[in-house]
Amino acid sequence: MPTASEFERLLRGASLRVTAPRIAVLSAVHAHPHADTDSIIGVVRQNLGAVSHQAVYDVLRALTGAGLLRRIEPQGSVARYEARVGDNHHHVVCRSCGAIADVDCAVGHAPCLDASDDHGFVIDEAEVIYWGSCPECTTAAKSS
Amino acid sequence: MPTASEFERLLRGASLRVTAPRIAVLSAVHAHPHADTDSIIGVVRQNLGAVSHQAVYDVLRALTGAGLLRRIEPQGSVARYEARVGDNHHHVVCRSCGAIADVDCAVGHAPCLDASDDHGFVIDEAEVIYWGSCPECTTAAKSS
DNA sequence: GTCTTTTCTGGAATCAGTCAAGTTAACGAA
DNA sequence: TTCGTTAACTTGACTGATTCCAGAAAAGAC
Repeated sequence: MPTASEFERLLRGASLRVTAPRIAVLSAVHAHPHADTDSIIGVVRQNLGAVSHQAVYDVLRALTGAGLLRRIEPQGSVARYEARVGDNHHHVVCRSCGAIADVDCAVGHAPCLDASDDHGFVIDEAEVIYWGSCPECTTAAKSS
Repeated sequence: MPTASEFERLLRGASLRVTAPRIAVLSAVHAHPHADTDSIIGVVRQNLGAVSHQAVYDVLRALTGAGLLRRIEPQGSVARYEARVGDNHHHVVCRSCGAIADVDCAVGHAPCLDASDDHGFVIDEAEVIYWGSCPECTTAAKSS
């Protein structure tokens, strides 16, 4: 878990102004990977007191745009954010409880990036989502 | 493009009652792959006259649940539906205009299904979304 | 043809996310 | 240190996709 001054460096590195809400959001996402916007707002308010939800939405968008955060939104779920960026990893999503876990790229680098027929599209990223059942839900389903 | 009686067989095969809105929705999705709900409502109304949006939402959910349609929702886009099911193909999405095209599975069958570390998840499907730029947008970007 | 079950209608509600206008604060320059 | 510019934050209303609800209608079974 990086410190506040490390978050500050991250922000400056992205030519973003350093503000308390931004530090708090960065810190919240680092502490709670795959959290949705609402949870992030909750955590940020615990640390800073009153912060408008609008500010959090703005900050999330700014940080995502700057590449400091990554936004993921599996089907049927609201937007979630994580701080692991730049390493092209993927996600497993539990169909029954929605839990998300990280999965390192199976192929090692840019997986499956060669579409068999790309219809003339210039492809720059392949995003993989694995669907299945998390350990808890698998156990629960068996015992029922 | 299947005929109305073929759609009827499909519905009966899935033990679903045969109704005009269902045929119309099936037909609309076959005719307009990757269409969003609103467009589908539009097409259905062109064919049938007044149909409530609720009916279309219900039908789409019923057909998706029965496996006759597949629902896809890339980030930043509303839900879209397509009629190609059961062949595990993937999609390319244009970052600038949102266009979607089908891509056959590069690996031939269940691609990348072997996550390197699955965290105990039981994985049953791998969904791949390729991000890039469609031919039109690529050309437009170059000429500007 | 009658009965039961499923589907359709219309309207209202929900909820994540966005817009707009005004205020505040960060930060580079004087 | 102070000032001015400009990005960031606050407040509050709003949008738009989707869902919920209750009553009316239709489909399929007997």
